[in-house]
Amino acid sequence: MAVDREQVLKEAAALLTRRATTSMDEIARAAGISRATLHRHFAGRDALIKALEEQGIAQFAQAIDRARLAEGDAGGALRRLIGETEPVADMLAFLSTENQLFEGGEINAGWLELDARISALFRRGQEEGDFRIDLSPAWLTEALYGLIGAGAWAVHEGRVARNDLNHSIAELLLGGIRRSMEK
Amino acid sequence: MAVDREQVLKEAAALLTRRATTSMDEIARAAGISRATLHRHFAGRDALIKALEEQGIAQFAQAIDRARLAEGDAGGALRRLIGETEPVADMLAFLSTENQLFEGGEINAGWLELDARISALFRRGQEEGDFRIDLSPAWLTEALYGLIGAGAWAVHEGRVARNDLNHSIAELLLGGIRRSMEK
DNA sequence: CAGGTGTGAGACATAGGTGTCTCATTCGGG
DNA sequence: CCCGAATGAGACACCTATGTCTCACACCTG
Repeated sequence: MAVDREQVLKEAAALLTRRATTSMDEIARAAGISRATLHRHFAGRDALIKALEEQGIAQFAQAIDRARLAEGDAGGALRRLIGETEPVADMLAFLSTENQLFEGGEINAGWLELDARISALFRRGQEEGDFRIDLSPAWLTEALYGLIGAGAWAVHEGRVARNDLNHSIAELLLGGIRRSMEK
Repeated sequence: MAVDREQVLKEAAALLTRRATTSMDEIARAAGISRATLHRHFAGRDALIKALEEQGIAQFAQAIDRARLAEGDAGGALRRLIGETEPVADMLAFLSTENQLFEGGEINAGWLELDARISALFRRGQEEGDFRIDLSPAWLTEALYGLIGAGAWAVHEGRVARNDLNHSIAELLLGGIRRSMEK
């Protein structure tokens, strides 16, 4: 009876990721509740988006925690990060898209912190001599988001098998396309 | 006096890439014309989007032509492609996003053809031994779009210098993050 | 069984965008 | 210079989504 808030947000993320203009009515029906009930739990569309952001950021933060970015070599940490991120890839794609269209508004502070944590991983890899230094940590962070988003989309479209996703992202990011001698 | 159709579409692409719900009025003002004039040149919002798609696909096709994907080694061809694509990166980002939200509808045939041409380049690189074979051409194609989109966004946000963009994308894609011995 | 709670269905006014129209103005060519 | 074509400004009706409200119903509890 009691509405499953988590489930509603999950459905909302799935719909809003694919089409930013999805109406409250469509979200409600997808979640199996009435529009009135949706409004009882979320004051309005803005409140729903905000709750979605906060949940997404929290989930991403937990994924980063689990990846233990400070431990071991940076390459291994990056692999762990990609692996832990996979379950929340859809949410992450929604988040990074959402941040883009927040042109004028202030970007969520929590998001900036996560950004910094990812960026620090790349910087560590450079300082330890594992990562090349001609690509800035900021760019690598954006590239990671881009690849995660592209991967989520590719899986959704059936272009990439879900089982291959982590390998596809991690290998491309770490080793690049070019066939390497040292493999 | 005569409205510069190219310029209008360019402005529209820039706005719509950032916010899919940008109103006709905002697009008109950004292009420096009145809403009435905008409607005189494009029957409606749908027609504008369609014209945008067609122009974007045409521009992207020309970029692919100029890159001469069949000539030389695949790596060099990929670098040329990224270089030629740079001026239309915003448009390309809009296109790939647009294709994503065309859930039910049929995807533009021209787009599929361009997809196939990019994919063929990656396949050629694999067959010639230049590219690794554990990443599918389809995934590499999606990854390329994702990185181009991420790059356009990063430049827009000031995270990456415009002059570094081509290098950042090409090097990451070809060589990956990991510091390589063979460099 | 009675009362409280949460929900679905629907009505309602409102806001905002859309598409069409009219009219005055401006620009450029003949 | 004058006329026509193109444009800008604004009015207008229409549509869709939103947010709020009311009412009836189901369920659970005491």
